[in-house]
Amino acid sequence: MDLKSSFSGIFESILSKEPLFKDKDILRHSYTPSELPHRESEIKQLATILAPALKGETPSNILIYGKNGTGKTIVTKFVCDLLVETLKKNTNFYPVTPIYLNCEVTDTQYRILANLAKHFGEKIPFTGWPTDKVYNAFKKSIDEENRCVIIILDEIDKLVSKSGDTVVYNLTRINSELKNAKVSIVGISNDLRFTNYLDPRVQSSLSEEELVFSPYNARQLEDILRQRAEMAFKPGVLDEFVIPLCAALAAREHGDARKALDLLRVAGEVAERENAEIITEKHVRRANEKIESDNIVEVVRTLPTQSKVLLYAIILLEERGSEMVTTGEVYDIYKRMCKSLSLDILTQRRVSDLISELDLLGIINSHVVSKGRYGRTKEIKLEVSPVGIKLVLEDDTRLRNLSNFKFPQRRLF
DNA sequence: TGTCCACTGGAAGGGAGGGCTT
DNA sequence: AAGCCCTCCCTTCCAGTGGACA
Repeated sequence: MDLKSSFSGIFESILSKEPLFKDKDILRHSYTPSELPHRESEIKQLATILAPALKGETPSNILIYGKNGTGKTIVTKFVCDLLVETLKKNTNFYPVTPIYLNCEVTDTQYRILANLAKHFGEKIPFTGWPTDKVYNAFKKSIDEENRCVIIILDEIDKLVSKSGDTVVYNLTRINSELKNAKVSIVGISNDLRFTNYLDPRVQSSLSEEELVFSPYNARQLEDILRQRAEMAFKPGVLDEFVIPLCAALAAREHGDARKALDLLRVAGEVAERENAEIITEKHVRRANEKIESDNIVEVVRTLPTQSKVLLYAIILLEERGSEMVTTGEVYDIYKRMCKSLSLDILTQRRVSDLISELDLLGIINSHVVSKGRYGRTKEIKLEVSPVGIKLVLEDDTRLRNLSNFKFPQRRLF
């Protein structure tokens, strides 16, 4: 029998399997449901603050705080959608234009202004213009009409930590330069302390109103999951313990609703792949492991080459039995590795920053310790299992030769 | 008590690479 | 083509530091 005929009908048989999902997209982050359980009071508060926009008044600027997956973004988008719908139904109201920007992606003054201006039809190159020119183009384009522009700066803390508060400062003061339009700002942050880094003037004008989103508890997460699961899955495919388990696991991670939804979705996918007819606790546990390892693998795979070499050096040092690895040791091995790969060698200062980045990504854990007479350094520890990560690193063609890297004979420490 | 180590981490600035304007 | 601008990645410089040791 030839190969092809042994696989004949493979697609038919895959597709003929009864799927467990009715609509998987309902479990994705991007989906905005028609109801947001346990966020009624936040919706009301935000709507109350933004409502004056419809009457042609400038709403107060708002800062929204809350950990990941507490519904900040979804509530803000939900309220803005409502605002726009209200506007469509009732033409007596003053026009309102909400603009959503994620500052993790749009993270410089230039890009923020260029993005805003593009919303009003301005053609702005992604680089090349002086920033004040972009600012003026934006100002001119919004001021052509009587309207209220609500600028939503999601992850505003990332913008401020990277590019300072100049854009925010300019945006909070733009109203005094506008004749027709009005601007108000909604800043969303998951770092409560980020206003400490702001100029006091920006701080006070940005946080005219503050909203804090507390984490969901396990019971609330269950409600959210039940609501979505009803729409996402076929009836009767969920074991009764699945939702409480997803909720409990996510509640442990500061009540992250996104995590809870991911768990449920991936558990469904795992079960489907196994041809199971019912999704059980076992699938949730497997989903939990899969999500964690997929995330790490993806992060490591997309690391710049230099960081990959650095990480490889840390792994080898740990494999050699060092409980704690220090910057100096890592830098020494890193230099040797770069030499053997004919890569440029970065300075220790730069490497120190790369180590901090790896820490931020959760791949390693580093903290500064003083060893007294023997100086101050970072102690570095891997946060992930070295075996899998090593394979991911060796998968990079530029690093492949490191698999037979020889440690220097001399003990380093 | 002072010294001194092995760094840390802030600041400033270089330069390459993207682009625009004149 | 020359002169700018913005961003990213990096180097150089250097003050600062916690705690072991003399």
